[in-house]
Amino acid sequence: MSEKVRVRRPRRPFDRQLGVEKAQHLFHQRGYDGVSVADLTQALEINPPSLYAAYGSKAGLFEHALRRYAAEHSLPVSEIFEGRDIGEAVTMIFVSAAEQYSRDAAARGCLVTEGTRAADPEARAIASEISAVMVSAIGKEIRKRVPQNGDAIADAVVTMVRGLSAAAYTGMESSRLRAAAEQAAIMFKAGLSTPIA
Amino acid sequence: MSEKVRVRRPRRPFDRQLGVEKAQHLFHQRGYDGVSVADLTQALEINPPSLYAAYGSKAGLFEHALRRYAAEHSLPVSEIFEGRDIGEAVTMIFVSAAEQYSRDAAARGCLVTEGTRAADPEARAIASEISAVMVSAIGKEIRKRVPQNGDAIADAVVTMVRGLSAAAYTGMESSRLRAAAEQAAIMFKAGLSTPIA
DNA sequence: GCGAGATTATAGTGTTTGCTACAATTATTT
DNA sequence: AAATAATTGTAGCAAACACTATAATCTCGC
Repeated sequence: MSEKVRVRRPRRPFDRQLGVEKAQHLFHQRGYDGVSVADLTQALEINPPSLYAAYGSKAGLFEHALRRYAAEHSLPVSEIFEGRDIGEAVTMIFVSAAEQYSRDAAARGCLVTEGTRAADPEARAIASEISAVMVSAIGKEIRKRVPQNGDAIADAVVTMVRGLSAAAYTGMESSRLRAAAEQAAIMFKAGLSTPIA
Repeated sequence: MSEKVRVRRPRRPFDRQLGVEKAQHLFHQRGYDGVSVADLTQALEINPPSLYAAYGSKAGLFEHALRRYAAEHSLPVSEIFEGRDIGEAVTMIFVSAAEQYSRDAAARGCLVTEGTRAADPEARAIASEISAVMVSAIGKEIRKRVPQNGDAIADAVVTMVRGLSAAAYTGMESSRLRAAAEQAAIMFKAGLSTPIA
């Protein structure tokens, strides 16, 4: 009954979940097109074959990173809308988005939203698919509460959130972005309580 | 005997302005990172040395294209604000942006705004510089008319415009984008006529 | 007509891209 | 322990990338 002694070998084990996490941060910092496979293998401290065996392709790893990001950072839409006035819910969406998109100065904007602008068609398609889930979730909640002009209002809200991601991405400071989000929320609240002909 | 006879095709003159125009359309359709020098030389029907002699680099040609686009498609901000109520001016900005960004289904969004998301740092810097001009123009007009919260309101308006560009870029249909813009305008108008504590 | 300079096309440069064949090594099953 | 399967590192693939050295050809002043 000799005890097995684990000897460190040149071959290190490779944690795939940790790899996704590191890739997520890299993609968030520089965008899909700004990160090369060489960058990824260096950051994960692995060689290309390991990356392809684990994730299939660069786009495959991107998908894993996007899903991880969505699971971790997505706004809890139904929670936000539950037990809240629409105006308050929209305010919370804007402010939460502004805060989250500018929290890390090195990884600005929404990874998913900005991912939909990738030059690579495959990456763009994956990001668009995941983005659509969030967009439709917000749309559904709004339409539920405002049967009138619900579509247009939902689109306006989502478009504003997209703008917040874009503004954050291009470097708007956190406090300023938050102020813009709060101001937009004031506008939307006013508009929501003023029915139009 | 077996000397290779070089056959040269007749030289055509090369219109640099027309080249910029063609490049502008290509960049607008596929983004800076989505267009290669090979794509450009093929579209302009020239060879690489001609491109570099005329524009310096790919980024140089991009700058020419951006300036041409800005000169051609920029919203006439001061005109829009002149002799118009702020609410009307903001409405016009949103609606004009929505219409322009979705007019050509193959070249969606604002070339300058989307250019600020390029993976290439040089291209991004140029686009950001040109973008800043428009942004500050809108900000100045708004601050002139709304001394109170002018900065935040201006940022909110610009952020909404950015969102419209992003929405158009990701494929939102023209009529739907316009409806979202009009709805947002209603929100902003209501907010502007509701003084805040 | 003729030389000079500008502008073209040919045909590359070296680098980087995403990705893989292969064999050595590890882990698991028989 | 032997066989099998999984996963690694080495090394390098072809293609695409932005870009350029060189020489042929044009235009133009004289």
